[in-house]
Amino acid sequence: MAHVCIHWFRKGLRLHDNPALIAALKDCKELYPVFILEPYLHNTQVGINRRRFLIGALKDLDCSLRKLNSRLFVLRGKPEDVFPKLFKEWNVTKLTYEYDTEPYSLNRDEKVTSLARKHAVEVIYKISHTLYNIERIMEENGGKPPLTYKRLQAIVQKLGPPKKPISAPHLENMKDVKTPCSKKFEEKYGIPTPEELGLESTSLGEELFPGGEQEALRRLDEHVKKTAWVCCFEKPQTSPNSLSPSTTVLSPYITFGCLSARTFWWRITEVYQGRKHSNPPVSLHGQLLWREFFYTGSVGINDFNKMEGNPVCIQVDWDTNPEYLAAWREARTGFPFIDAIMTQLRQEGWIHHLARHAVACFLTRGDLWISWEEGQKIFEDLLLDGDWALNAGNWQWLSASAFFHQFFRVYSPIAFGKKTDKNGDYIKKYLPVLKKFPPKYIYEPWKAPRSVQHAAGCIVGKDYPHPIVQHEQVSKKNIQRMKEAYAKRSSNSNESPIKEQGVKRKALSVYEMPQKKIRKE
DNA sequence: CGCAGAGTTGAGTCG
DNA sequence: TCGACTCAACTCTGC
Repeated sequence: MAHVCIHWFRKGLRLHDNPALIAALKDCKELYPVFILEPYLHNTQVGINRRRFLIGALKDLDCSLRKLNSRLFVLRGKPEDVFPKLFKEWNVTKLTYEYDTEPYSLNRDEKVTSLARKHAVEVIYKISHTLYNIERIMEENGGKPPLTYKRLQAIVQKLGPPKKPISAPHLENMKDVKTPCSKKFEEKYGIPTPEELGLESTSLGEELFPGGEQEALRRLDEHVKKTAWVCCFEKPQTSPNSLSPSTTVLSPYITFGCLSARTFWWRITEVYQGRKHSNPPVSLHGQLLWREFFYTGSVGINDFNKMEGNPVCIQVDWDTNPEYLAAWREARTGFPFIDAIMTQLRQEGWIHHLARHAVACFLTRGDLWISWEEGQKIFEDLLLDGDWALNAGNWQWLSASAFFHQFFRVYSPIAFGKKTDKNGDYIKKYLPVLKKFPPKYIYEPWKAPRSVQHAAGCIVGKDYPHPIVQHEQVSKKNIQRMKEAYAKRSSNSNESPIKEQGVKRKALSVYEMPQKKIRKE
Protein backbone atom coordinates (compact mmCIF):
# COMPACT_ATOMS: atom_id res chain seq x y z
CA MET A 1 0.00 0.00 0.00
CA ALA A 2 1.42 3.36 -1.01
CA HIS A 3 1.33 5.98 1.70
CA VAL A 4 0.49 9.64 1.84
CA CYS A 5 3.14 10.84 4.19
CA ILE A 6 4.01 13.97 6.15
CA HIS A 7 7.59 14.36 7.22
CA TRP A 8 7.56 16.89 10.01
CA PHE A 9 10.72 19.02 10.22
CA ARG A 10 11.27 20.65 13.64
CA LYS A 11 14.93 20.50 14.46
CA GLY A 12 16.74 18.28 11.98
CA LEU A 13 16.47 20.92 9.23
CA ARG A 14 18.48 18.85 6.76
CA LEU A 15 18.29 16.10 4.18
CA HIS A 16 21.52 14.25 5.08
CA ASP A 17 21.47 11.74 7.92
CA ASN A 18 17.73 12.05 8.25
CA PRO A 19 16.44 8.52 8.87
CA ALA A 20 12.89 9.68 9.57
CA LEU A 21 12.75 11.34 6.14
CA ILE A 22 14.04 8.16 4.52
CA ALA A 23 11.37 6.23 6.43
CA ALA A 24 8.80 8.64 5.00
CA LEU A 25 9.87 7.82 1.45
CA LYS A 26 9.35 4.09 1.90
CA ASP A 27 6.18 2.91 0.12
CA CYS A 28 5.26 6.52 -0.42
CA LYS A 29 3.18 7.97 -3.25
CA GLU A 30 2.73 11.46 -1.86
CA LEU A 31 5.17 13.27 0.41
CA TYR A 32 4.42 16.47 2.29
CA PRO A 33 7.55 17.94 3.92
CA VAL A 34 6.16 20.18 6.64
CA PHE A 35 7.54 22.76 9.03
CA ILE A 36 5.27 24.39 11.59
CA LEU A 37 5.93 27.88 12.86
CA GLU A 38 4.87 27.39 16.45
CA PRO A 39 3.78 30.36 18.52
CA TYR A 40 5.69 28.97 21.52
CA LEU A 41 8.97 28.43 19.72
CA HIS A 42 9.10 31.01 16.98
CA ASN A 43 7.41 34.10 18.32
CA THR A 44 8.99 37.46 18.88
CA GLN A 45 10.33 36.43 22.29
CA VAL A 46 13.04 34.55 20.46
CA GLY A 47 16.02 36.67 19.46
CA ILE A 48 16.21 38.32 16.07
CA ASN A 49 19.40 36.52 15.08
CA ARG A 50 17.79 33.17 15.75
CA ARG A 51 14.74 34.06 13.72
CA ARG A 52 16.91 35.14 10.82
CA PHE A 53 18.87 31.91 11.08
CA LEU A 54 15.64 29.92 10.98
CA ILE A 55 14.48 31.68 7.82
CA GLY A 56 17.80 30.84 6.18
CA ALA A 57 17.56 27.22 7.23
CA LEU A 58 14.00 26.89 5.91
CA LYS A 59 14.86 28.54 2.60
CA ASP A 60 17.78 26.21 2.14
CA LEU A 61 15.68 23.19 3.01
CA ASP A 62 12.98 24.24 0.55
CA CYS A 63 15.61 24.75 -2.12
CA SER A 64 17.05 21.26 -1.58
CA LEU A 65 13.59 19.70 -1.57
CA ARG A 66 12.74 21.42 -4.86
CA LYS A 67 15.78 19.77 -6.44
CA LEU A 68 14.04 16.51 -5.52
CA ASN A 69 10.81 17.70 -7.16
CA SER A 70 9.30 18.35 -3.77
CA ARG A 71 9.03 21.43 -1.57
CA LEU A 72 8.60 22.61 1.99
CA PHE A 73 5.18 23.47 3.39
CA VAL A 74 5.41 25.98 6.19
CA LEU A 75 2.34 26.10 8.40
CA ARG A 76 1.42 28.45 11.19
CA GLY A 77 -0.13 27.52 14.52
CA LYS A 78 -0.04 24.94 17.26
CA PRO A 79 0.86 21.49 15.95
CA GLU A 80 -2.11 19.95 17.76
CA ASP A 81 -4.42 22.32 15.86
CA VAL A 82 -2.63 22.11 12.54
CA PHE A 83 -2.25 18.35 12.15
CA PRO A 84 -5.88 17.21 12.34
CA LYS A 85 -6.71 19.55 9.45
CA LEU A 86 -3.77 18.33 7.40
CA PHE A 87 -4.56 14.66 8.09
CA LYS A 88 -8.03 15.16 6.66
CA GLU A 89 -7.23 17.54 3.83
CA TRP A 90 -4.36 15.49 2.44
CA ASN A 91 -5.66 12.02 3.39
CA VAL A 92 -2.48 11.35 5.31
CA THR A 93 -1.60 7.78 6.33
CA LYS A 94 1.88 8.22 7.79
CA LEU A 95 3.73 10.83 9.85
CA THR A 96 7.48 10.81 10.42
CA TYR A 97 9.74 12.99 12.52
CA GLU A 98 13.07 13.13 14.33
CA TYR A 99 12.92 12.30 18.04
CA ASP A 100 13.42 15.30 20.31
CA THR A 101 14.17 14.88 24.03
CA GLU A 102 13.17 18.38 25.23
CA PRO A 103 10.29 18.34 27.71
CA TYR A 104 8.26 20.77 25.61
CA SER A 105 8.77 18.64 22.51
CA LEU A 106 8.01 15.34 24.24
CA ASN A 107 4.74 16.76 25.47
CA ARG A 108 3.84 18.21 22.07
CA ASP A 109 4.76 15.03 20.22
CA GLU A 110 2.71 12.93 22.56
CA LYS A 111 -0.35 15.06 21.80
CA VAL A 112 0.27 14.90 18.06
CA THR A 113 0.82 11.14 18.19
CA SER A 114 -2.50 10.57 19.89
CA LEU A 115 -4.23 12.79 17.32
CA ALA A 116 -2.56 10.80 14.57
CA ARG A 117 -3.85 7.59 16.09
CA LYS A 118 -7.38 8.99 16.02
CA HIS A 119 -6.96 9.71 12.31
CA ALA A 120 -5.47 6.27 11.64
CA VAL A 121 -2.13 7.82 10.79
CA GLU A 122 0.93 5.68 11.42
CA VAL A 123 3.67 7.52 13.33
CA ILE A 124 7.37 6.78 12.88
CA TYR A 125 10.12 8.63 14.67
CA LYS A 126 13.88 8.16 14.51
CA ILE A 127 16.81 9.20 16.67
CA SER A 128 19.22 11.42 14.77
CA HIS A 129 19.64 14.60 16.80
CA THR A 130 22.13 13.03 19.21
CA LEU A 131 25.05 10.66 18.63
CA TYR A 132 23.38 7.94 20.66
CA ASN A 133 19.97 6.97 21.92
CA ILE A 134 20.06 8.87 25.20
CA GLU A 135 17.93 6.21 26.89
CA ARG A 136 20.57 3.61 26.01
CA ILE A 137 23.26 5.69 27.73
CA MET A 138 21.18 5.78 30.89
CA GLU A 139 20.37 2.08 30.69
CA GLU A 140 24.06 1.34 30.47
CA ASN A 141 24.56 3.43 33.61
CA GLY A 142 21.92 1.64 35.68
CA GLY A 143 19.01 3.86 34.65
CA LYS A 144 20.54 7.13 35.75
CA PRO A 145 22.44 9.83 33.94
CA PRO A 146 26.21 9.95 34.46
CA LEU A 147 27.22 12.94 36.57
CA THR A 148 30.81 13.00 35.42
CA TYR A 149 32.26 13.13 31.95
CA LYS A 150 34.52 10.21 32.79
CA ARG A 151 31.49 8.02 33.40
CA LEU A 152 29.92 9.06 30.16
CA GLN A 153 33.15 8.20 28.39
CA ALA A 154 33.16 4.75 29.97
CA ILE A 155 29.58 4.19 28.82
CA VAL A 156 30.10 5.25 25.22
CA GLN A 157 33.22 3.11 25.19
CA LYS A 158 30.95 0.15 25.90
CA LEU A 159 28.38 1.26 23.31
CA GLY A 160 30.98 1.63 20.58
CA PRO A 161 31.13 4.48 18.06
CA PRO A 162 27.91 6.25 17.08
CA LYS A 163 25.91 5.03 14.08
CA LYS A 164 27.20 6.07 10.70
CA PRO A 165 25.17 8.83 9.09
CA ILE A 166 22.93 7.96 6.16
CA SER A 167 22.89 9.78 2.83
CA ALA A 168 20.40 12.39 1.78
CA PRO A 169 17.63 11.10 -0.50
CA HIS A 170 18.45 11.17 -4.22
CA LEU A 171 16.18 11.67 -7.20
CA GLU A 172 15.95 7.86 -7.56
CA ASN A 173 14.38 7.67 -4.10
CA MET A 174 11.77 10.12 -5.36
CA LYS A 175 10.81 8.57 -8.67
CA ASP A 176 7.47 7.18 -7.44
CA VAL A 177 6.88 10.04 -5.02
CA LYS A 178 4.93 13.20 -5.72
CA THR A 179 4.47 16.34 -3.71
CA PRO A 180 1.13 17.73 -4.88
CA CYS A 181 1.06 21.48 -4.85
CA SER A 182 -0.80 24.17 -6.69
CA LYS A 183 -0.22 27.88 -7.10
CA LYS A 184 -2.56 28.40 -4.19
CA PHE A 185 -0.29 26.30 -1.99
CA GLU A 186 2.60 28.60 -2.76
CA GLU A 187 0.86 31.51 -1.08
CA LYS A 188 -0.53 29.51 1.77
CA TYR A 189 2.57 27.58 2.78
CA GLY A 190 5.43 29.90 1.88
CA ILE A 191 8.69 30.40 3.75
CA PRO A 192 8.19 33.14 6.35
CA THR A 193 9.47 36.53 5.31
CA PRO A 194 11.61 38.67 7.63
CA GLU A 195 8.56 40.92 8.13
CA GLU A 196 6.43 38.01 9.22
CA LEU A 197 8.96 37.16 11.91
CA GLY A 198 9.22 40.80 12.95
CA LEU A 199 12.69 41.42 11.54
CA GLU A 200 11.91 44.15 9.04
CA SER A 201 12.03 47.10 11.37
CA THR A 202 14.88 45.74 13.48
CA SER A 203 18.44 46.71 12.87
CA LEU A 204 20.21 43.45 12.17
CA GLY A 205 23.96 43.19 11.92
CA GLU A 206 25.87 41.44 9.18
CA GLU A 207 24.79 37.83 8.81
CA LEU A 208 28.02 36.09 9.80
CA PHE A 209 26.48 32.65 10.20
CA PRO A 210 23.70 32.15 7.66
CA GLY A 211 21.33 29.31 8.45
CA GLY A 212 20.99 26.22 6.32
CA GLU A 213 22.29 22.76 5.59
CA GLN A 214 24.39 23.80 2.60
CA GLU A 215 26.19 26.43 4.65
CA ALA A 216 26.65 23.89 7.47
CA LEU A 217 28.24 21.34 5.14
CA ARG A 218 30.40 24.01 3.54
CA ARG A 219 31.58 25.12 6.96
CA LEU A 220 32.25 21.52 7.95
CA ASP A 221 34.32 20.94 4.79
CA GLU A 222 36.27 24.11 5.40
CA HIS A 223 37.34 22.96 8.87
CA VAL A 224 37.83 19.29 8.13
CA LYS A 225 40.29 20.24 5.39
CA LYS A 226 42.66 21.56 8.07
CA THR A 227 44.05 18.15 9.02
CA ALA A 228 46.62 19.34 11.52
CA TRP A 229 44.17 21.74 13.15
CA VAL A 230 41.57 19.00 13.59
CA CYS A 231 44.12 16.56 15.00
CA CYS A 232 45.64 19.10 17.41
CA PHE A 233 42.36 20.67 18.53
CA GLU A 234 42.25 21.21 22.29
CA LYS A 235 39.33 23.31 23.40
CA PRO A 236 40.97 24.95 26.45
CA GLN A 237 43.80 26.14 24.19
CA THR A 238 41.47 28.04 21.88
CA SER A 239 40.98 31.73 22.44
CA PRO A 240 37.78 33.31 23.74
CA ASN A 241 38.66 36.72 22.37
CA SER A 242 40.20 36.29 18.95
CA LEU A 243 38.89 38.66 16.31
CA SER A 244 37.58 35.78 14.24
CA PRO A 245 36.28 32.58 15.86
CA SER A 246 38.96 30.18 17.06
CA THR A 247 36.57 27.25 16.93
CA THR A 248 34.31 25.86 14.19
CA VAL A 249 31.04 27.70 14.96
CA LEU A 250 29.20 24.62 13.81
CA SER A 251 27.11 24.72 17.00
CA PRO A 252 24.20 26.78 15.56
CA TYR A 253 23.98 24.32 12.68
CA ILE A 254 23.94 21.35 15.04
CA THR A 255 21.34 23.02 17.26
CA PHE A 256 18.94 23.54 14.37
CA GLY A 257 19.91 20.19 12.91
CA CYS A 258 21.30 21.70 9.70
CA LEU A 259 24.29 19.49 10.49
CA SER A 260 24.05 15.99 11.90
CA ALA A 261 26.23 15.43 14.96
CA ARG A 262 26.96 11.95 13.65
CA THR A 263 28.10 13.32 10.30
CA PHE A 264 30.43 15.68 12.14
CA TRP A 265 31.69 12.81 14.31
CA TRP A 266 32.52 10.55 11.38
CA ARG A 267 34.14 13.30 9.33
CA ILE A 268 36.46 13.92 12.26
CA THR A 269 37.13 10.17 12.50
CA GLU A 270 38.20 10.18 8.85
CA VAL A 271 40.68 12.96 9.54
CA TYR A 272 42.05 11.16 12.62
CA GLN A 273 42.58 7.94 10.64
CA GLY A 274 46.19 6.83 11.05
CA ARG A 275 47.22 10.10 12.65
CA LYS A 276 48.16 11.15 16.12
CA HIS A 277 45.33 13.29 17.53
CA SER A 278 43.93 14.87 20.66
CA ASN A 279 41.33 13.03 22.71
CA PRO A 280 38.20 13.72 24.75
CA PRO A 281 37.39 15.78 26.67
CA VAL A 282 39.43 18.44 24.85
CA SER A 283 39.28 17.11 21.28
CA LEU A 284 36.59 17.79 18.68
CA HIS A 285 35.09 14.36 19.37
CA GLY A 286 35.23 15.38 23.00
CA GLN A 287 33.07 18.43 22.27
CA LEU A 288 30.37 16.26 20.77
CA LEU A 289 30.53 14.02 23.83
CA TRP A 290 29.98 17.04 26.08
CA ARG A 291 26.80 17.63 24.15
CA GLU A 292 25.82 14.02 24.76
CA PHE A 293 26.70 14.39 28.44
CA PHE A 294 24.34 17.31 28.99
CA TYR A 295 21.62 15.77 26.85
CA THR A 296 21.70 12.71 29.07
CA GLY A 297 21.48 14.90 32.16
CA SER A 298 18.57 16.82 30.67
CA VAL A 299 16.65 13.60 30.08
CA GLY A 300 17.43 11.92 33.40
CA ILE A 301 17.31 14.84 35.83
CA ASN A 302 14.00 16.43 36.74
CA ASP A 303 13.56 20.19 36.39
CA PHE A 304 16.89 20.36 34.62
CA ASN A 305 16.52 24.02 33.66
CA LYS A 306 15.64 25.12 37.19
CA MET A 307 17.30 25.29 40.58
CA GLU A 308 14.27 24.37 42.66
CA GLY A 309 13.25 20.77 42.35
CA ASN A 310 16.41 19.89 40.48
CA PRO A 311 18.01 17.12 42.54
CA VAL A 312 21.60 17.69 41.37
CA CYS A 313 21.52 21.46 41.68
CA ILE A 314 22.99 23.29 44.67
CA GLN A 315 20.33 25.51 46.23
CA VAL A 316 21.74 29.01 46.42
CA ASP A 317 20.26 32.20 47.87
CA TRP A 318 20.83 34.20 44.69
CA ASP A 319 20.01 37.91 44.85
CA THR A 320 17.19 39.54 42.95
CA ASN A 321 18.90 42.52 41.39
CA PRO A 322 17.26 43.88 38.24
CA GLU A 323 19.82 46.70 37.93
CA TYR A 324 22.79 44.36 37.91
CA LEU A 325 21.03 41.95 35.59
CA ALA A 326 20.22 44.73 33.12
CA ALA A 327 23.78 46.01 33.25
CA TRP A 328 25.06 42.54 32.43
CA ARG A 329 22.55 41.97 29.65
CA GLU A 330 23.10 45.39 28.12
CA ALA A 331 26.89 45.35 28.27
CA ARG A 332 27.34 48.12 30.78
CA THR A 333 28.97 46.44 33.76
CA GLY A 334 31.99 48.70 33.47
CA PHE A 335 34.26 45.69 32.87
CA PRO A 336 35.33 45.99 29.23
CA PHE A 337 36.03 42.28 28.78
CA ILE A 338 32.56 41.36 30.04
CA ASP A 339 30.84 44.14 28.10
CA ALA A 340 32.67 43.31 24.88
CA ILE A 341 31.56 39.68 25.13
CA MET A 342 27.95 40.66 25.80
CA THR A 343 28.09 43.02 22.83
CA GLN A 344 29.40 40.33 20.52
CA LEU A 345 26.70 38.00 21.80
CA ARG A 346 23.92 40.47 21.06
CA GLN A 347 25.27 41.52 17.67
CA GLU A 348 26.48 38.24 16.26
CA GLY A 349 24.61 35.55 18.19
CA TRP A 350 27.75 33.60 18.96
CA ILE A 351 30.55 33.88 21.52
CA HIS A 352 33.39 31.49 22.29
CA HIS A 353 32.80 28.87 24.94
CA LEU A 354 35.35 30.38 27.31
CA ALA A 355 33.82 33.80 26.83
CA ARG A 356 30.58 32.23 28.00
CA HIS A 357 32.46 30.99 31.04
CA ALA A 358 33.71 34.45 31.83
CA VAL A 359 30.34 36.19 31.63
CA ALA A 360 28.45 33.33 33.27
CA CYS A 361 30.81 33.22 36.22
CA PHE A 362 30.59 37.00 36.48
CA LEU A 363 26.78 37.00 36.56
CA THR A 364 26.51 34.21 39.13
CA ARG A 365 29.04 33.00 41.69
CA GLY A 366 31.86 35.31 40.65
CA ASP A 367 30.50 38.81 40.97
CA LEU A 368 26.82 39.72 40.65
CA TRP A 369 25.33 36.80 42.59
CA ILE A 370 22.36 36.52 40.26
CA SER A 371 20.68 33.19 39.53
CA TRP A 372 21.99 31.19 36.60
CA GLU A 373 18.38 30.82 35.48
CA GLU A 374 18.38 34.52 34.56
CA GLY A 375 21.50 34.08 32.48
CA GLN A 376 20.03 30.98 30.91
CA LYS A 377 17.01 32.96 29.67
CA ILE A 378 19.16 35.68 28.15
CA PHE A 379 21.45 33.18 26.41
CA GLU A 380 18.42 31.32 25.09
CA ASP A 381 17.29 34.56 23.51
CA LEU A 382 20.59 35.73 22.09
CA LEU A 383 22.55 32.62 21.16
CA LEU A 384 22.13 31.14 17.69
CA ASP A 385 23.12 27.83 19.25
CA GLY A 386 20.83 28.20 22.27
CA ASP A 387 20.01 24.61 23.06
CA TRP A 388 17.72 23.73 25.95
CA ALA A 389 19.84 20.94 27.40
CA LEU A 390 23.26 22.47 26.80
CA ASN A 391 22.24 25.88 28.03
CA ALA A 392 20.82 24.52 31.28
CA GLY A 393 23.72 22.12 31.81
CA ASN A 394 26.44 24.64 31.16
CA TRP A 395 24.85 27.31 33.34
CA GLN A 396 24.77 24.84 36.19
CA TRP A 397 28.38 23.97 35.50
CA LEU A 398 29.58 27.56 35.43
CA SER A 399 27.66 28.65 38.48
CA ALA A 400 29.13 25.61 40.32
CA SER A 401 25.56 24.46 40.92
CA ALA A 402 26.08 20.99 39.48
CA PHE A 403 28.73 18.87 37.69
CA PHE A 404 31.48 21.34 38.56
CA HIS A 405 32.15 22.03 42.22
CA GLN A 406 35.42 23.96 42.49
CA PHE A 407 33.62 27.19 43.24
CA PHE A 408 36.80 28.73 44.62
CA ARG A 409 38.15 28.91 41.07
CA VAL A 410 36.80 32.24 39.92
CA TYR A 411 37.37 33.90 36.59
CA SER A 412 38.73 37.41 36.78
CA PRO A 413 36.92 39.84 34.46
CA ILE A 414 40.26 41.61 34.11
CA ALA A 415 42.94 38.93 34.06
CA PHE A 416 41.26 36.16 32.08
CA GLY A 417 40.99 37.97 28.78
CA LYS A 418 44.54 39.30 28.98
CA LYS A 419 45.98 35.82 28.60
CA THR A 420 44.96 35.64 24.94
CA ASP A 421 44.58 39.31 24.03
CA LYS A 422 47.12 41.51 25.75
CA ASN A 423 46.38 44.56 23.62
CA GLY A 424 42.64 44.36 24.08
CA ASP A 425 41.95 44.30 20.34
CA TYR A 426 38.80 42.30 20.99
CA ILE A 427 37.55 44.93 23.42
CA LYS A 428 38.32 47.67 20.93
CA LYS A 429 36.39 45.87 18.21
CA TYR A 430 33.19 45.52 20.23
CA LEU A 431 33.47 48.61 22.41
CA PRO A 432 34.75 51.30 20.04
CA VAL A 433 34.29 53.90 22.76
CA LEU A 434 37.40 52.41 24.40
CA LYS A 435 39.47 52.02 21.27
CA LYS A 436 41.95 54.75 22.09
CA PHE A 437 42.80 53.42 25.53
CA PRO A 438 46.37 52.12 25.85
CA PRO A 439 46.74 48.36 26.51
CA LYS A 440 47.76 49.11 30.07
CA TYR A 441 44.28 50.34 30.95
CA ILE A 442 42.02 48.72 28.38
CA TYR A 443 40.85 46.00 30.79
CA GLU A 444 40.38 48.44 33.68
CA PRO A 445 39.82 51.92 32.25
CA TRP A 446 38.75 53.31 35.64
CA LYS A 447 42.37 53.04 36.72
CA ALA A 448 43.57 55.29 33.91
CA PRO A 449 44.64 58.75 35.03
CA ARG A 450 42.34 61.58 34.02
CA SER A 451 44.83 62.70 31.39
CA VAL A 452 44.83 59.28 29.75
CA GLN A 453 41.03 59.22 29.74
CA HIS A 454 40.99 62.64 28.10
CA ALA A 455 43.51 61.58 25.49
CA ALA A 456 41.41 58.49 24.78
CA GLY A 457 38.32 60.66 24.41
CA CYS A 458 36.48 58.55 26.94
CA ILE A 459 35.76 59.62 30.49
CA VAL A 460 34.85 56.77 32.80
CA GLY A 461 31.54 57.55 34.45
CA LYS A 462 30.43 59.63 31.48
CA ASP A 463 31.29 57.86 28.23
CA TYR A 464 31.77 54.42 29.72
CA PRO A 465 30.40 53.19 33.06
CA HIS A 466 32.29 52.72 36.30
CA PRO A 467 32.62 49.06 37.27
CA ILE A 468 29.40 48.05 39.03
CA VAL A 469 31.23 45.92 41.59
CA GLN A 470 34.71 45.61 43.02
CA HIS A 471 35.73 42.23 41.77
CA GLU A 472 38.46 41.54 44.32
CA GLN A 473 36.19 42.05 47.28
CA VAL A 474 32.93 40.73 45.96
CA SER A 475 34.40 37.51 44.56
CA LYS A 476 35.97 36.67 47.93
CA LYS A 477 32.69 37.25 49.68
CA ASN A 478 30.87 35.15 47.10
CA ILE A 479 33.20 32.20 47.59
CA GLN A 480 32.14 32.22 51.23
CA ARG A 481 28.48 32.35 50.24
CA MET A 482 29.03 29.38 47.95
CA LYS A 483 30.72 27.55 50.77
CA GLU A 484 27.66 28.10 52.93
CA ALA A 485 25.33 26.89 50.18
CA TYR A 486 27.37 23.72 49.81
CA ALA A 487 27.44 23.18 53.57
CA LYS A 488 23.67 23.58 53.70
CA ARG A 489 23.21 20.98 51.02
CA SER A 490 25.22 18.38 52.93
CA SER A 491 23.12 18.88 56.05
CA ASN A 492 19.87 18.95 54.05
CA SER A 493 20.56 15.67 52.35
CA ASN A 494 21.07 14.16 55.80
CA GLU A 495 17.44 14.99 56.45
CA SER A 496 16.25 13.45 53.20
CA PRO A 497 13.01 11.45 53.23
CA ILE A 498 14.91 8.27 52.46
CA LYS A 499 16.24 8.24 55.98
CA GLU A 500 12.73 8.67 57.41
CA GLN A 501 11.63 5.66 55.43
CA GLY A 502 14.06 3.64 57.50
CA VAL A 503 16.62 2.96 54.83
CA LYS A 504 19.98 2.55 56.49
CA ARG A 505 21.81 5.32 54.74
CA LYS A 506 23.14 8.47 56.24
CA ALA A 507 22.49 10.52 53.14
CA LEU A 508 21.01 10.32 49.73
CA SER A 509 23.91 11.26 47.54
CA VAL A 510 23.23 13.62 44.68
CA TYR A 511 24.14 10.82 42.39
CA GLU A 512 21.22 8.70 43.55
CA MET A 513 18.51 11.31 43.56
CA PRO A 514 17.78 11.33 39.86
CA GLN A 515 17.52 7.55 39.95
CA LYS A 516 14.81 7.79 42.53
CA LYS A 517 12.91 10.27 40.38
CA ILE A 518 13.16 8.08 37.34
CA ARG A 519 11.84 5.04 39.15
CA LYS A 520 8.84 6.99 40.34
CA GLU A 521 7.76 7.72 36.80
C1' DC B 1 34.10 2.38 55.02
C1' DG B 2 37.66 5.65 54.36
C1' DC B 3 40.77 7.74 51.72
C1' DA B 4 43.41 9.32 47.66
C1' DG B 5 43.07 11.20 43.25
C1' DA B 6 40.89 13.51 39.51
C1' DG B 7 38.30 17.11 37.81
C1' DT B 8 38.06 20.14 29.49
C1' DT B 9 39.40 25.87 30.37
C1' DG B 10 41.61 30.19 37.88
C1' DA B 11 44.77 33.62 39.67
C1' DG B 12 48.85 35.08 41.50
C1' DT B 13 53.76 34.52 42.56
C1' DC B 14 58.23 32.94 41.94
C1' DG B 15 62.14 31.18 39.61
C1' DT C 1 57.64 33.07 28.43
C1' DC C 2 56.62 29.09 30.86
C1' DG C 3 56.16 25.64 34.40
C1' DA C 4 55.74 24.73 39.30
C1' DC C 5 53.80 25.97 43.32
C1' DT C 6 50.34 28.05 46.51
C1' DC C 7 45.94 29.79 47.61
C1' DA C 8 41.59 27.27 49.94
C1' DA C 9 38.89 23.60 49.30
C1' DC C 10 34.32 21.30 46.47
C1' DT C 11 32.28 16.40 44.82
C1' DC C 12 32.40 11.96 42.70
C1' DT C 13 34.75 7.84 41.69
C1' DG C 14 37.35 3.92 42.42
C1' DC C 15 40.06 1.24 45.15
